[in-house]
Amino acid sequence: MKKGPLETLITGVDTRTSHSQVVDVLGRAIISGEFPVGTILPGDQDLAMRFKVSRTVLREAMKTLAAKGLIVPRARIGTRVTARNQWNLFDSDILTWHFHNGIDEDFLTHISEVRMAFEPHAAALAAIHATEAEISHMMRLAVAMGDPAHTPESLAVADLRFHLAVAEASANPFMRSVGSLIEAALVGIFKLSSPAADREGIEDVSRNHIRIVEQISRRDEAGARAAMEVVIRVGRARVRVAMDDVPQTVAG
Amino acid sequence: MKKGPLETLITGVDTRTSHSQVVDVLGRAIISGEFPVGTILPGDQDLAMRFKVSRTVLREAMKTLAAKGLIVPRARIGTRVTARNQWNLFDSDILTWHFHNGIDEDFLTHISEVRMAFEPHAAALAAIHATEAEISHMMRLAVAMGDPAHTPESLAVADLRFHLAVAEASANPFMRSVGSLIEAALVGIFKLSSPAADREGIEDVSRNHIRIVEQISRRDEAGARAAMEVVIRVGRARVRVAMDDVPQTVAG
DNA sequence: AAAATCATATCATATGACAATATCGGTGTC
DNA sequence: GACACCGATATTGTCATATGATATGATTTT
Repeated sequence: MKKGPLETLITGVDTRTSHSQVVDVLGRAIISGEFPVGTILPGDQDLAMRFKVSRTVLREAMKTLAAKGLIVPRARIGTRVTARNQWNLFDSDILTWHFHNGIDEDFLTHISEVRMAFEPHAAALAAIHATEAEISHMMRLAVAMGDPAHTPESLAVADLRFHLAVAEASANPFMRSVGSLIEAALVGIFKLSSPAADREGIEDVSRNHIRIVEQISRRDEAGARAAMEVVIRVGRARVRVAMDDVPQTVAG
Repeated sequence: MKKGPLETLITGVDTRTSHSQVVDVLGRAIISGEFPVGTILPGDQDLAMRFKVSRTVLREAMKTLAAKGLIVPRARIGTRVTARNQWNLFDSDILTWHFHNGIDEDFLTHISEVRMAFEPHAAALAAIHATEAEISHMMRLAVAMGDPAHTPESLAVADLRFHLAVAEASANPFMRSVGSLIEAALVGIFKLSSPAADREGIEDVSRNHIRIVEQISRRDEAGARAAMEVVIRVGRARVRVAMDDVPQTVAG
């Protein structure tokens, strides 16, 4: 099973193959602006030497980045860093790399906006399409979030599982594809402040999530949408407060 | 400038490099289920021979597909086709490949649902953040859609430009990333039936789009959201009608 | 001055070899 | 007979080198 940004950030970066290492370093360098948008990055030979890998490996890494829309190669010209609006921001790796520079409030705000657009809709669709099995599964996950023994990490994971389950229950494959975005948001929230800090916070979170399942179970589209909106709004508010406390960006 | 699915589908597939050809054929084969999910696809050597390319090129193509989440390689095991819910459906290529098998009503319905979740929100954000320059730009694009000389192709392109401009004006980079999705939707609609067929249709479309800009210009979030919802609903209805006329899938 | 040509730098492709890794099957022991 | 160990083996991962394709910019020609 592939590790998402959440597990990856917590357990440490995956450094199995030299290919993935190069991809990682180059990707982060581009995202961070070390290689600014529009510029040509060093040639194959040069980069291969810098990373101490063969040109083969370097080129495969470039193809990986190109596939995500970060760079575009042209013969004789070189390989250019593409404009930001061409990057596939829903790519799990790209999201992860964004957080390696530090946590940017604007970025988290943008993610919250997207979640606000997406997840209430997904909840409404789930109210239409969810099977009974899916509903009881979601309910179990929502209840599990209330376990007072949760650490910030385990709560974040439980949170993620729930939201992915809702996306799955919406029966729309695109909703599930937003999963990596949800992960990124939870990573950000998790690193800033966790409701697992106090028992009350945990109970609140769990209750709010249970409410979503109840609405879905009643097949109440509008109710499910509203309940989901509450959850996202709370998460966003938590980010805001935390950012005010720590106006500096937090190192990744 | 990179060609999106719309131009690509209209002008013909891009077959510059042998790399992109291999990526294209393999990608389509995977999406279409020719290589079913969960199965191991043939080894490097084998595939390289089939495509009559070197192993270098084949492997770079594999890295491209892996970067999009379609496959995952494991030493000694082989390269496995990943589960559908791990594919990055917002990737422009993956969307394009979906339409090469034929137009699937469910798929278009899912895209419409996502647009319905996304674009009204983007319009509302644009009502907050759009600059005067962006507003007049959007207005020009909306008006340009009313040109009675439009062919189905040119109308689809104008349509796309408008929706991308709105996404851009939302000042949220994620909204812009949904551009490839919008393209895919327009390709689908365009291939089924075009409002450019009659002058009335063109005027209708243009008027509806102008209304969006008017609401944005008035900084009316709710109004902009509602106006955008109308446009998407109309597009979806057109798909439904066309699908009823032609219940068979249409060859890509 | 404009157009055609050529040199050159960079990416694209090919080939052959070796290394790393994980399965599978055989071997031996209990 | 069951289980643990271990090596043969197949597949991806990495490397080094050579050649082709392509687009730029300087050079030459008209």
